[in-house]
Amino acid sequence: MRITYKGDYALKTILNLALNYGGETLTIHDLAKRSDIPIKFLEQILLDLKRGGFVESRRGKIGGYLLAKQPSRIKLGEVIRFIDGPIEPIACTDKIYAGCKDTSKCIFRKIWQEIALKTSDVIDNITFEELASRQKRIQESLVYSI
Amino acid sequence: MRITYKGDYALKTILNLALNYGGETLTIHDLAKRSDIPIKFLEQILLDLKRGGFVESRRGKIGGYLLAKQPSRIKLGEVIRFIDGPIEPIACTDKIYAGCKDTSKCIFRKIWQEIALKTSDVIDNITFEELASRQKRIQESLVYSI
DNA sequence: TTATACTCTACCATTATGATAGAGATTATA
DNA sequence: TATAATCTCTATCATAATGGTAGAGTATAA
Repeated sequence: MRITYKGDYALKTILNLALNYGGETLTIHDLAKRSDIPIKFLEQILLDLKRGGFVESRRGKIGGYLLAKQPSRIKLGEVIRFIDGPIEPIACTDKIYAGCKDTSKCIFRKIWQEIALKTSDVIDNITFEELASRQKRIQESLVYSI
Repeated sequence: MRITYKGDYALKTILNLALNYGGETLTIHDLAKRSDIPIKFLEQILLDLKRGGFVESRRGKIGGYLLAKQPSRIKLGEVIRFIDGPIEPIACTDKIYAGCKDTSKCIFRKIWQEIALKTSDVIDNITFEELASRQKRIQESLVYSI
């Protein structure tokens, strides 16, 4: 698995929308500024996330973006897979990957599968509700420590 | 982490050399044929592996490659890191990665670290001795099952 | 001397990545 | 109804990584 900038931007944006859940919509401009993302790049990412069913949009003046589901219904892994593809370290099993003609003989394959499983354990067992909660706690602790 | 073709080729080659450990050298040509690797590409990979201290070479007629250490002294993770770089899913902590200016505030960072740790658990606790042994067992079981 | 290897550097094609550009569609509100 | 603020869509582009090819050079056993 490799998280690209696009994936990183998507995750940060969903997190911002989760932190704002229940409030007003956030504009692309606002979201871009909050996470320091090139605005035209974020436009495309948000359109992707919309097609993926993660966010909704409101057009026109007073428009903007909001989550399409509750933060508790969005798993980290879902977003990662949607934006950056499968989490396997190598696509042995993909038909695209010609390197392994006989996967049954490949001793490395079990290793990659084990890694994929452990990675899934992490990213498929945490939602954006939990992530938002963690984020709030960090921000509060920073405020108090000043 | 992403295993590239180059990494995949390197691992298969080291495995072949491990299976052959103690025997005669294997030529690039032979190694390429065994794992179906473009020969000129494998030449470069073997030179890399040599610089990395994983293999040794003998030049001239009757030349070829052999492991520079015992298979039990070569960890899977070492080769992966040497050829394909760090195993982290995203290089938050790298100075190259500008996306996270304040990593102390980033809740995703801990996730990536957890994944990296679990991945290390897998690849740094298995040597090519064990991998070669597994490979032998698979080949034997296939022979008997025919 | 020669055939068979490894060595080294350069080059190249394709794709993924990380954007940028600009025209268009929608909607609240003055 | 005009207009400003917003999202929408398609095209384009620069750079780097990846996967691979080419060819001349060096070493050595027989």
